[in-house]
Amino acid sequence: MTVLYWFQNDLRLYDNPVLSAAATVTDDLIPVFILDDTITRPLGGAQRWWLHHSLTALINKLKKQGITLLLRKGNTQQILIELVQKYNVTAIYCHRSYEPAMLQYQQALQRYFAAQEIIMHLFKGYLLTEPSIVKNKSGNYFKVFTPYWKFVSTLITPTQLLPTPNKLSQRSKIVSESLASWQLLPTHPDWSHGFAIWQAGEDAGQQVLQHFIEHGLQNYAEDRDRPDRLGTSRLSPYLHFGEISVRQVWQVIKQAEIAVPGLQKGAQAFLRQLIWREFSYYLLWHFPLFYQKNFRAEFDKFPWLNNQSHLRAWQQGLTGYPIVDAGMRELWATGYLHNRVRMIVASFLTKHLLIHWCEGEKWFWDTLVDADLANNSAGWQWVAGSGADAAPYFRIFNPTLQGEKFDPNGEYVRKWVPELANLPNKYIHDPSQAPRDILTAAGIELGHSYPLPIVNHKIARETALKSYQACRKTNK
DNA sequence: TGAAATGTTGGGGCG
DNA sequence: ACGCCCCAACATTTC
Repeated sequence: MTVLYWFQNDLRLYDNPVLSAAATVTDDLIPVFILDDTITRPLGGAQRWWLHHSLTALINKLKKQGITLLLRKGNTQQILIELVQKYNVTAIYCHRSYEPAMLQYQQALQRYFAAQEIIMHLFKGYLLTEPSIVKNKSGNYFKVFTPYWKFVSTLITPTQLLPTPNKLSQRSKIVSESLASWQLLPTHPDWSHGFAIWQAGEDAGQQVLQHFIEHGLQNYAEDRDRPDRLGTSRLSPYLHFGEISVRQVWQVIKQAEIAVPGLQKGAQAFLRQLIWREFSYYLLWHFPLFYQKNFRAEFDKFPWLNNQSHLRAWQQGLTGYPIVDAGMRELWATGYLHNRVRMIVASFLTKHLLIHWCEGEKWFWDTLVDADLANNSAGWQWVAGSGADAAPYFRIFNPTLQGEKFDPNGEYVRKWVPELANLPNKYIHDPSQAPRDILTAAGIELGHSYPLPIVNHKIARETALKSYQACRKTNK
């Protein structure tokens, strides 16, 4: 019998329970990946780049076992029906999605095929916990992170990680589209040369995890806030595309925590971040329009501004606030942005420029290699103040102070805003306060070689606080 | 996973 | 010696 394995955001062979299950029931496995931009949001540009390289890695890995990955572009349902008929498929295996629209689509397919006596297996595995079963004591779903984290971390029990199946077998003759024909890589212009810091695919993901445990975990609790250091795990794109199993990440970090004294603090801080990912999906599950609708309805009244030139200055890293500009340029160049700086630039867009968080969310969606519907929405709503357990609206980052605190020597700014490189530390996070002779000595002419601040911090802060009054609940 | 405004305290300069 | 004031340095409150 022939079995279809439908690859989605699970582009790996190791610890892939669904693939392992499929492999045990068939000697004719057809792995398929379908590029379909109609079910959920179309992929952003950075994600398309990543996907190209991830699929390349997967294709090569499967090829070593004599397996061809079948690539198709178009309407998923039509393609699956066509493949089922063409190859006389008896069962379909795939991971269950936790994006509401995609899950509905999968379940509709499952019913369709069931009517034709073809079983479509939808396995869990993308998350550590099932969003539908996690409830607080009063039977409602959690809306505050800390109690969620406390509860959920007790639910996760270790399981045996599954080895890479090494006896995959394929008898059918596969006709696939070529990956190149999908044109996932940018050509004119090719903006991707800064993406060379990344290596997609599950082997690279394993190396990144290993490297993080050996070098990053110990000081993670402090260094994860330091954009001038390589303190974060950088696992997010691998987790998003399922190139690494979240179950593996959780267990390996847990093991390291127990085995090595001194890792507990770092390990706990990191596991907490993994649970933020769970929490994001959990919220999306219970609030399916999370990515476009304020979680807290009172924010529907917020008087957002629609200033296109401000939006463009933010996107291009030309706001006149060095830490913001450094972040936006890092994002554009590498498809990545340090988490602390994500918060700073997001706070700046929503609170200094008063631009709707959806604009920022869309920009991140297009530019991040780890763009993820649940995490991206949750992060933006958290910063904007409209989300669940969000930062209070009055928490407005002072970009200068944030820079001084988390990039104390200005190394991060100098890397990404080279025109400021010769400024002394004292002014690196606030060039507009530097005396004229110091600016001249550093080769800077504000307004020309580097912009003046597009808004004044003090005034912007006061305006934001006033604007937020509009969406405070009326009956206090 | 703030920052600014406001309040309090205590050491030291000074008349 | 004493009180007064100044003002860091912290602490608390407020947005």
